[in-house]
Amino acid sequence: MDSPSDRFHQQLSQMCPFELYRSLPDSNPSSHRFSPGSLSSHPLFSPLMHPNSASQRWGSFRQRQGLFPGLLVDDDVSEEDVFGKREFAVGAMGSSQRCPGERGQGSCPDPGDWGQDFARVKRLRMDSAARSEEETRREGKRGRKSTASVRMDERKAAEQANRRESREGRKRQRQELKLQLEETRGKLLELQHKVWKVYGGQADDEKGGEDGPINLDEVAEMFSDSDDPLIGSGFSPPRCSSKKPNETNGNAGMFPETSVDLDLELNGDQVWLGCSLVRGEWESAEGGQKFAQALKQELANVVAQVIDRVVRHYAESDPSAVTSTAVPQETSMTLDLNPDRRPRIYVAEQVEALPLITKSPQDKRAPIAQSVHKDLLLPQANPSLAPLPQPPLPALLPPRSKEHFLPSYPPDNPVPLPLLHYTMQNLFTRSLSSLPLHKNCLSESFMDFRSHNSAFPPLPLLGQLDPSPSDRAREGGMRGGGAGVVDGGDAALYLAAGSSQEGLSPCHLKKAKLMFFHTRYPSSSTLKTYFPDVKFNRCVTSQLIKWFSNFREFFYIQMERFARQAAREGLASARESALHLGRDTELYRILNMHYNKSNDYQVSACMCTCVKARVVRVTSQLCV
DNA sequence: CACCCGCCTG
DNA sequence: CAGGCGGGTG
Repeated sequence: MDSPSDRFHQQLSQMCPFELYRSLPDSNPSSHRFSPGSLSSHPLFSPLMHPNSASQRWGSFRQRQGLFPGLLVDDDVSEEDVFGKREFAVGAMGSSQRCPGERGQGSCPDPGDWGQDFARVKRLRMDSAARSEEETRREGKRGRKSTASVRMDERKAAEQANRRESREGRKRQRQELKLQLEETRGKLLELQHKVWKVYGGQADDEKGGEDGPINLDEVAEMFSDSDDPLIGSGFSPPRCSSKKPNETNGNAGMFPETSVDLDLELNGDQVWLGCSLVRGEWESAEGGQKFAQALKQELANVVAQVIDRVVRHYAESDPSAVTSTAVPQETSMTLDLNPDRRPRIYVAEQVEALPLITKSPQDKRAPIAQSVHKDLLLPQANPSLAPLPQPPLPALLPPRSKEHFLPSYPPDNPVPLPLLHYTMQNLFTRSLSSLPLHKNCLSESFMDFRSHNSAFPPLPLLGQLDPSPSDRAREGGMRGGGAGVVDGGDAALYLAAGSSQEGLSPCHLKKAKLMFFHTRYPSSSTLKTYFPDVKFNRCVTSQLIKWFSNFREFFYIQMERFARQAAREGLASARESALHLGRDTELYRILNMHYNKSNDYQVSACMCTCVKARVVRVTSQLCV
């Protein structure tokens, strides 16, 4: 989905939060190809489909082939339209440098709002806690008072009145607390909604209008592959609000744990908010206290969980935001006590990705202070590598100004804080590190994507990771490439952190294929950024470029093939809604086979939508 | 001249 | 996927 995953260029984005959505106006492919600055401007979405400089080349490609003569400009414009405006409701046409941030007006909560929301919720939490404490103290006083009243008959009447009063007071307080809880719940839902809106909403909205042939079932199927919508497509709306209480015991949804609580209703004799009190029981004075306690606890828990989750999700999109705060780590340690709640994807990632980062299991929950030691394990601390720019110490929840991207991590496997420095590229790395072959192929230097400029594929586009055991087994047999290609499996063994390998491994080929879904025409600097573990020379660069040339060729050929077929079938004039591009289609199969052979990624719906949009256009052009 | 591209071929 | 080729560009 559209996630903020493409916000990588800090400075640009600080000036204009959605700068990254700006399409490249560059009309000079070669000038841009080697311009590092251009990397930051790549649109977030659909690397595969998006007309970064590729459009022109695609046009030239077609022109040379004589496939679609005279359609170059048109293609670019329309593609811009499709992927710039339709997909993101933005799109800088031509050289207009309009700040795409405009798009965020109204639909995208301002970072400031976020801070305010968090502050409000935090305040509510503190208020409720303080209130409950106060109430507890009062209750205690009352208790003492009532025992005294037993001894003093003359004060009985007054005491009874007092008790009535206090009962009413308790009632009032209960009401207040209830109201507060309701308010908080509303706030939480609002927060959830905002989270969803920010990280999944826009594309989802557009998807609704765009989907057409990618019917709901299909989309649902695609989504269903993801346990965590943020990890996966990111499109899924928060499910907790629509789930029934008895369905919320799983870990699905954006706020799995939260949803459990939030969906429990205040009705009937149901256990209320898990405090083991049923209605009526807490009507008594003792129950009231119990209720107040439970309410306090529950309220605090719910709020804490939601806040933590929001923070975590926030952190996932903005690692620098929490680099100096203990929030994610702390919450991970305090809240995620049940490992079973971890989504499946986390399990896969934990065994695959984390060992590369944290070598000792007990370190996973190490206090912050210990994270210093982990620096040694991080590329950042590698003396042979350029130091990672340290972001300024942010406030607890700074405005969404930093454009790094944090690899999401298992909730109960907090990453060491230095890892939070990882940028967007780390997301990609994380994805790759979950590939079956990463264990052998990803050195630490390999994971060191620290360039803040380069545009890495948005994870959501790549879709849901779902490496299967069979894939891993299969991966072992990946054949080696040409002359400069060394065996990927062994290569990493000789790759000390910070060292570069001379040749390109099958891992690099695979990575390049995935990379192709983001950049069809990578510049040499991009390549260097993407392959930090490769010692670049003329030969290696040429080979990589050749790879991409081959990728393009194959991709365009398939595109054209599919488009021609569709045209033959009379779909040319038909609206795009008539064009079906699901997982069962040939194009999908072929492309997936070629670029995602081991199904390292579940192709997200947006990918299909993007491909479809392009095919539709090509098809219609074919039939003109 | 170096570099990259698309295209063709194997 | 690589090699070779011709072409374009700076």
